[in-house]
Amino acid sequence: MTEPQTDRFSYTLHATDGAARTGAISTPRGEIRTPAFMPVGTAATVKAMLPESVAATGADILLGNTYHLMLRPGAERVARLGGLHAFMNWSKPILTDSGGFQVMSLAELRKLTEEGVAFRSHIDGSKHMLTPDRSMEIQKLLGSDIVMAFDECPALPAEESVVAESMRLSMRWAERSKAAFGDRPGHALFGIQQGGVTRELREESAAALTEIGFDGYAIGGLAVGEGQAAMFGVLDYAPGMLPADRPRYLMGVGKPDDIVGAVKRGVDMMDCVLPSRSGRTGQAWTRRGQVNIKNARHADDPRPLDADCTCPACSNYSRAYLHHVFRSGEIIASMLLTWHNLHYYQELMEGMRAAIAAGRFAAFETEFHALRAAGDIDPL
RNA sequence: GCGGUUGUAGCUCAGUCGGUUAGAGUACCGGCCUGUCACGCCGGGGGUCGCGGGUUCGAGUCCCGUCAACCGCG
Repeated sequence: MTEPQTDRFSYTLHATDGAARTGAISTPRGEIRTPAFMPVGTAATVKAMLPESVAATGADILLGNTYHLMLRPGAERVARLGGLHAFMNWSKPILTDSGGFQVMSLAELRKLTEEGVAFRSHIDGSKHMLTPDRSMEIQKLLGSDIVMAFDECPALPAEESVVAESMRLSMRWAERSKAAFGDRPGHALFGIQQGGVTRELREESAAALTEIGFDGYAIGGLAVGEGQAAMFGVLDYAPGMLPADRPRYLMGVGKPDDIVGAVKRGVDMMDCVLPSRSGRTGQAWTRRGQVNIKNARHADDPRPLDADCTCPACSNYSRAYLHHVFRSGEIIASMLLTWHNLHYYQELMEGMRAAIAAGRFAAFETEFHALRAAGDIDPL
């Protein structure tokens, strides 16, 4: 399939099935099939993977991080070196997080004001200031295709008044982000809805963002401690509050069943460190459930991780080998399991896209859960 | 043969002046990971303190004997 070349950013909805949607985002750097899963490449690399391998798993787009890259190697340096795409050898689209989340979750001694956030680097303690304007500037220097508005993300559970105040600050920052972003054909700016698990606050946030007007809309502030039931509770209404003709991006989610549940409720894009991080810590995600490859029961198992999987780890190596290299701390262990996990995640997305296009998402979901519930990840 | 050093968890070791239920790292068994400080984090099982005797209210710790390993001297 040839990717439609365009010098503009646009979203086309191809089909819906219930609330679930499938479509495509066109960008000058290529098409993003939705629902899309974006592997996380925080520090200009998807850890343990070559960019061409990430592409081989079926990823159309990566996520990069303003916070990490501004601290090291520095946005201006990346710009001098030709931008993030050239720097990290990834020619497809890149979405960059704005830094707001990391400032709150990683930085020390942060001071939040109307202007922005002053904080100390987790790397060397140096002082920095991140504002909507600076975040937009950094993401422009990086050459990001999809720029995220600068926001604040409170951890849940939190007092509703705290969540409300935080959300309203994020909405003011969203307006400033939009002004600072300006007019950049071919590049997109996404606003981020906040409001915790309170419907009225989500409504207020969605209205504020829609008023400002963005190329896409993210649902932020979820998967931060509220649990799946509460998250799905919000997703039952939040996507519907956002413009239907723009992509909807659920930030930071999630486990396979979180993703299926989110797509079912109308989400088009997601990112999560889970497949890559789990890959480095011994947990494989498969259609039959999760496997901790470090467990002793795999030591003599000649079978592949998942006989139905076509990734390199499953095609060429046994569970016994994966177990061995993990136990031995060999780098290939992280490489193979990360590859498998990313492959599985992309296959899951492809399966959902096809199911939605065919109007059989419900059947897809039933089969997805049945296979996992069977619990026969270790059939003898 | 003589002298010395060391024997504590599978492994490498800590253990104060003799004083609660002998600890650590690692290994082993398992769990966790959600807009990545992360080849990480958390938990668990595991010891007749070489062996025998003695002193003491009480010994991993002090004394005697013995066995083993290592070093040195013959």
